[in-house]
Amino acid sequence: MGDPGVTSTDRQATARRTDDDSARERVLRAADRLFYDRGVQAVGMDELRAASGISLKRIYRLFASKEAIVEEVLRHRHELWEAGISAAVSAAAEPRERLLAVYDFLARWFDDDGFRGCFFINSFGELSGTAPRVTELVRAHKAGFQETVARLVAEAGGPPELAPQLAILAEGAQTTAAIAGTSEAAGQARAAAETLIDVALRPARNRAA
Amino acid sequence: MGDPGVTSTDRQATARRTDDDSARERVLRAADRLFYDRGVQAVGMDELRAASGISLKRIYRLFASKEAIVEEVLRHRHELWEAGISAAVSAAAEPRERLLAVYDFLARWFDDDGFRGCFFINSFGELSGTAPRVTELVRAHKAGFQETVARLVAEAGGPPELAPQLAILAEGAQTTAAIAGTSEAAGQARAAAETLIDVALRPARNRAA
DNA sequence: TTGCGCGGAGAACGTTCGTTCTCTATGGTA
DNA sequence: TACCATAGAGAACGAACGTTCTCCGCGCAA
Repeated sequence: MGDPGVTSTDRQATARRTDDDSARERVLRAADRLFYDRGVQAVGMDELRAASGISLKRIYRLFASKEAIVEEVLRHRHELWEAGISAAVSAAAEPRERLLAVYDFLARWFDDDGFRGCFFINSFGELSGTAPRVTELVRAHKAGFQETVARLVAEAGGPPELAPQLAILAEGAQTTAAIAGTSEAAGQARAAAETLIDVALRPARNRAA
Repeated sequence: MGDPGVTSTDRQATARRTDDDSARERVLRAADRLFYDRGVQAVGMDELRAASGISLKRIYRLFASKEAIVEEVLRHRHELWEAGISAAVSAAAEPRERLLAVYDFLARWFDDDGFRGCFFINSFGELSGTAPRVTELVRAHKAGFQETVARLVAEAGGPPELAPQLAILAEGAQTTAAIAGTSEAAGQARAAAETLIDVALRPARNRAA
């Protein structure tokens, strides 16, 4: 090529790097689906190899261990979640609607085919007793959501106590929808959130007992 | 003894039955603690044998399989839960306080040493992908709780929509407390429940936007 | 064309799992 | 005392796990 500094071995290294990137992505995509659908421990590495089309040798050159793959999947899901929430919130202009957009986002998610609850909650139940790093990632993910809600509440001029209440509604909707196998919990949580928001944003005289 | 109809083999059978009962109980108690603390799949049958003091041979005469033990533990936890909720609710007289007693019950539970979330939610996350009977038991347990709340709401004269909202708050508090490792979610859920109850029981003019 | 290094497929390894079986001892019954 | 059913301890089993290794073939440099 035109660049005299780029040697043949450089070009090889670059090609390998992009190959590795796409292989990583294929492994992570397959792991995400398998782990989410059936649980981490129920999926063997050989099944992950078959689903991803990447040989075991290569998988273990790309990742240190199965647990490292689990952690990477959690990180990826975290980014997807943050992006999804952010997009849903951005679509609304009024502060109150921006808060409620969280529950509309949940409703669309619950209606997905193959929805099986929150992967973080599921992983916590399965692995928190034996995998401290997983526990840490789950905790960080949920703490991040609490912060997001707290920021939205502050922007709406609501009191700080409102934020954890709205977050708890979202968490409860996720487990309720997953276990019941229906999506109605999203609307129920949304209705409760409306009430809580309206009461919190109303003058104090209406809040007293 | 005095009863001429009681033969020697009858007496043997009776003795065996009570021995079996206490052995079953020991296995179930050990299984409950181990499965809850570390997850079902992380605990081997040999560890259950060591913790219960019952030989593997006897365990497998008392239970058909490891999964049968898991199901029995879930059934036992379900009874404990119903009894606990029932006792907490009974301690209050006013309909509103009876509803809020649910969250006080949660608060005491969250403060227990070794609290690690709801065993049903955890088991769902770990096993629902592979064990349909477990999924069924978890679903039945949560449906029972929804019914309990619905009954309390009806007794308080609240509208039917209030019940799932309060149930979702309880579910969310459980996962939030488990993952965060703190018990404050119980109080936050209780505060939200107070607001929702008060609004629902107040004349309609205050509920409109 | 001849080496050479990296690739993939999948066999193999050592563990560990859930479950069953063997062996020995023991306690009650005739 | 002799017998028999049952108990417990734990070895053994086949399967499956996560991880590593062996083998073979392809593609590039000279």
